[in-house]
Amino acid sequence: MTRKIPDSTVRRLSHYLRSLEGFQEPGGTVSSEELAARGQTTAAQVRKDLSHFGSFGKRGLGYRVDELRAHLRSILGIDRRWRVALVGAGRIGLALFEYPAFRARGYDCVAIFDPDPEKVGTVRAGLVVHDPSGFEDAVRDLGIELVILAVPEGAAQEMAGRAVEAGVKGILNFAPIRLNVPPLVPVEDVNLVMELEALSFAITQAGHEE
Amino acid sequence: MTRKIPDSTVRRLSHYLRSLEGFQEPGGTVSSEELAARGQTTAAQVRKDLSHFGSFGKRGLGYRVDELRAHLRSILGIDRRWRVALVGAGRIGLALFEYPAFRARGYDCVAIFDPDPEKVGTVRAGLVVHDPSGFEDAVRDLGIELVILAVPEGAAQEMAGRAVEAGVKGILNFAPIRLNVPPLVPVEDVNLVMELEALSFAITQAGHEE
DNA sequence: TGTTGTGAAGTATTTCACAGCC
DNA sequence: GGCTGTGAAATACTTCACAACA
Repeated sequence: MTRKIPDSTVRRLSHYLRSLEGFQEPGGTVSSEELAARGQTTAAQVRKDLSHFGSFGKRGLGYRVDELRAHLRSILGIDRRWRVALVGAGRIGLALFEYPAFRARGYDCVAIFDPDPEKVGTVRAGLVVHDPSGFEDAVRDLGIELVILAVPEGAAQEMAGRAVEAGVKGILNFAPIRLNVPPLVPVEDVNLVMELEALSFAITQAGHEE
Repeated sequence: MTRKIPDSTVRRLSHYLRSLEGFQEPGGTVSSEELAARGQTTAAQVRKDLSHFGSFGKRGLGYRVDELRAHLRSILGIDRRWRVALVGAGRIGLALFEYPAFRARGYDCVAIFDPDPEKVGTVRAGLVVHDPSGFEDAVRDLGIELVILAVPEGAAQEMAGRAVEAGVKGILNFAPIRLNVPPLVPVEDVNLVMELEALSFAITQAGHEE
């Protein structure tokens, strides 16, 4: 049904969904104009983004909030729950596991792995930390589909390979390297230092313009 | 000197710099081809990205590693140190403040603010947590230029406004809203749930292709 | 010879503008 | 009358291909 959807569109879809949370009247409607006002786009962009997936609006009226929300959730694949494991029980990963929106958006924390003997056996974010030796069994037994990879740079590629091999379907990677995985397994990279550098760049360049 | 540089280019520059860390021979050289192999691009893209800022290579030879590194650091604005405050002493912000690469890349943690009376006065990441009432004075007295905004959604806009008003030059925003700030103050958004949704989307859509 | 720097060509994404429908 | 859905136009970004040159 769908052709190739740009990454930028996906980010915006996620944003539209979040924007809809402002509207609580059950049968209310939004226009592309209103949706664009929140978010950082134009009405035309909103309509184009949505049009890749169907015709959800009514001409002259706009989009029904509840309907659009359901469509967006279905498009983004969060009209279901996802079973997620955290690999690397450091601060960032645990922060995500304890973040209320994480659960609220459809992601269930089902296991935590860390090789540190100080951490193995302790309880974090409500789960016992396990040694990674049991990782493959857990993926199978718990039906883990997503992995949050928050391990040191040196361990990331190995754990990513093991995850893919075990049948994990997607990886959220916090390590500052490009993981080498088969193209069928999507990887999203989060690189906080890179974001800071983009900031330094923007500030620095602002002085260089003529 | 420079025209408008796409965001994608900036991210890649940051990546090239990181890739150079693999090369330790002082006077060694890299070709655009080698740089492209790490990272996820083509040699032509590498050359084009760099060409926006000058001619750093030697035809027939490639780029001198140490020179290129210095140029990239200068372009990204990290050939200096930045004074950074954390607003919101939650797990994510503290994780970043304690992450070794944060300091190593030129960012100095100089203050932490949080309104929670349980946290005020305690020491986190080596700094005493202060109440946000003293924020403006601290920006002036400590020369704070960057703010890492890791507060709940409801408080983000207010603190962003105060930061801009106080003279902060850039904001790394973890709250899942678009901050309303003057266009001269760059904001980088980090939205972890959005990244997860991009992952769910990619996995879900993989089944829909014909 | 080997590899850069760069216009020109090719794609991808965004914006425009308006017909079509509520 | 108002607002969507969508081709066509405009703009942005990437890739090509080759002259320049160490």
